[in-house]
Amino acid sequence: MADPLKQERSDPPLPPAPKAGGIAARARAAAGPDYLDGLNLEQIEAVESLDGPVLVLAGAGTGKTRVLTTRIAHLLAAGRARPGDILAVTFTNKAAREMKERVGTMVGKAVEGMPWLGTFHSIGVKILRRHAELVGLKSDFTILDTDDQIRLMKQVIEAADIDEKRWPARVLAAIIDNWKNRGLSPADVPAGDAMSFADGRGKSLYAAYQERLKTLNAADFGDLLLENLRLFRAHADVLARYQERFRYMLVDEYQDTNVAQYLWLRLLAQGSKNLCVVGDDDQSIYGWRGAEVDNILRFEKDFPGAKVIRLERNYRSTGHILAAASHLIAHNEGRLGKTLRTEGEAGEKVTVTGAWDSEEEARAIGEEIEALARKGHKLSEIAILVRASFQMREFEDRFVTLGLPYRVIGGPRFYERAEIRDALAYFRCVCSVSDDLAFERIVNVPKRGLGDVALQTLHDYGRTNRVSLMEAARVLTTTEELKTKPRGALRDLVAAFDRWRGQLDQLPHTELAEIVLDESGYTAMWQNDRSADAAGRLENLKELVRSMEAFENLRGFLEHIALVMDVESGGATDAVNLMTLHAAKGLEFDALFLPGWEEGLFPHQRSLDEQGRAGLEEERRLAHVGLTRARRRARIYFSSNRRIHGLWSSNVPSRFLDELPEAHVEVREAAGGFAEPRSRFDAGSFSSRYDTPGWQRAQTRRGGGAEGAAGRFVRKPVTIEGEVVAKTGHGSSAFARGERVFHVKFGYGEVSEIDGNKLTVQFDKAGEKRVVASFVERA
DNA sequence: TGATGCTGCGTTTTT
DNA sequence: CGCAGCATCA
Repeated sequence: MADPLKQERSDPPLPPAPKAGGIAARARAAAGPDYLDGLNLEQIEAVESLDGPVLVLAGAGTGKTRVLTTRIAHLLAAGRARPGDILAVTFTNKAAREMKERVGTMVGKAVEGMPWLGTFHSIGVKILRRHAELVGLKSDFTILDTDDQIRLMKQVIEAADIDEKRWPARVLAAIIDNWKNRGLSPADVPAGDAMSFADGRGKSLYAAYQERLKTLNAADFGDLLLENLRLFRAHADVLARYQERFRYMLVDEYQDTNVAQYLWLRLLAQGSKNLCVVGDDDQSIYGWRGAEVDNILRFEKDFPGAKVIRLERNYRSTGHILAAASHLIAHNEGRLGKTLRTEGEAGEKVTVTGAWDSEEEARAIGEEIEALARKGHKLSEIAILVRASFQMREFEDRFVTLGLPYRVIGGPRFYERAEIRDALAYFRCVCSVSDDLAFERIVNVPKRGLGDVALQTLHDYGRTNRVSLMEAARVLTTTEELKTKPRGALRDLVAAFDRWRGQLDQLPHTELAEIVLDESGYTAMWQNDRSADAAGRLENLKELVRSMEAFENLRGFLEHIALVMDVESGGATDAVNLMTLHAAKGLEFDALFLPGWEEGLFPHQRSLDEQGRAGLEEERRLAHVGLTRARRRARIYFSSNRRIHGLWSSNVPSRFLDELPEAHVEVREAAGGFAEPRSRFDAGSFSSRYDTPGWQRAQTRRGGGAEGAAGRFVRKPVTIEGEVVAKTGHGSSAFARGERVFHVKFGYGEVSEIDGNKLTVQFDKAGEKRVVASFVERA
């Protein structure tokens, strides 16, 4: 390819430049283009500030995606740019997909997809494939997944004669990943860092690993960006062409960018300078995997003359929820600062409920969900967000018992399953004879009698003769080096691959895929497997082949898979959503349950130990992200007792609870009451912790028996900082239909329905409400 | 090569 | 406590 960029230059010519007076002015004069309808002033400003660097600080639920997509539509509609002139980067494929769709609906088929809208990685690959030879790769280089990466790392460590037991490959992989996130090539690794692995050999192992990647014609995820940096730095002409091409640049979730991504953007933005980044420093929750909040905090310094636009009007949550979230996050230092506001109703207060243990916590949440469901809430509009995935188990158990449909979001990924990776390895070998890692993976799967000895012989031959393993296998079937049995097996395998490769252009790729899986004996391997999950694996393989239909050929499919490790969720069923707080970012639900707000779990002890104040602040941002997922209801829980690693531990309510504003929070209590550390357990050195308001608050409500079986919701008066907010009830039987009652918040009313411990009351002023019996008293 | 038992570890995860 | 990964033995 003489000039890889040339072919794209066949875009239609730009329409004449708009006349002075500005697009915005003209647009408004003509009542404005309808894509601006319904945007608020700040949003419109963010859409129309096209020139120079722009930082859009978009708080949760302030219409961030809408601004981004409208801005793109505006660039196109106003004739500022052609689709190919715009670089729009996201982090996840999901975000890219959504943006593409939404731009599509706004601009219609005028945009035949935007070639440069995608994830950092997919755009990185696209650029890299065009100039691969300049960084020592061939344009058809393979992209390694984490699994390949670690296996390769193992080889490198063993080759360096280092004890892999003491210095595990996955640890080195993590370290190298980290360096790559920071934009560091082997030569750039600072001396201090290099000491961190195998007595200071980390740096040279990194270099060796990179060398192996080059001989394999492969790149790992980190390389996709790092090699771009190398390319741009070493070849000013190439960089200049992209700077010229990307006349407008947009970045989503800027607070999640790592150093390498920041450097990449900075190089590209030196051209047009029209870089618009959108993000929220209060939602930065990925510091532990290389994200630098600093990137967003420093934006104005990095890009002089940057315009900063704050989106502070929240369209998602009710007043109480928003106030709670804002008050909480205000405890962080080192933030750019935003004040979220809403013009919607105050809604229900955020509730905080204490439970005796995690089982009771799950039971209470299960009951509340059932109650919501009875009231006609859609289950898919309800979510439970946990800090750590082990918390999910309790809920799953409970929901199974209740027969309540649920789905886990996040979980183990489809493409990470062993059977899928095996199948993909077969396909990779068909497409590329030189994909050694793939070949290695499946050479003896299913078992073909090829053991360590045969594999070692292959490796040795391949290395000394500088040929791929497949080629080595081909040669070694004609020599005496291997025993007859493995030799025959290899001959069959190589012949099979030759045959399949010959069919690559003859047969539809889905058909070929089935043939490969059948003839290789892979399908049969699982059919003969009597273990419980074999059937599921076969089903997954079918699903894999089915998902290939959407692609033109095997190669296109593999490229997609390498970059897109997630699979479209079919989630059409109505089910409660269960996920981690991290997985919830970007989502929203009507009703939200937030269990496990205890010191040690949330904020997580490890975060505190390892990152100190920065760790605490990230945990707090996580709490903020959690709360702001809720549209109408947010219910927080904590358990006094929880079993962690098989041991029971009693816990103190999270400090985050103390950081919630009283006026927007209602404190409740589930069955069973509270741990009593001083008598039941030895509080010991923890006693200083009990000085917190949260603890004192808890103390006032302490009491009630353990295990909470029979006497549910029997309680002492509930107080917040001395103020009585609920009176002791006499249990569910205390009220009768038609009885007049009084509630501190809703005033006087009449009981119309009794459902166990919950009453439906027609309040004189507040209308119909469902309340817990113990929160009302006889009028 | 497969099965069994032992040790160690246990937050969050995209590409 | 429960699981994954590894080592050892048959």
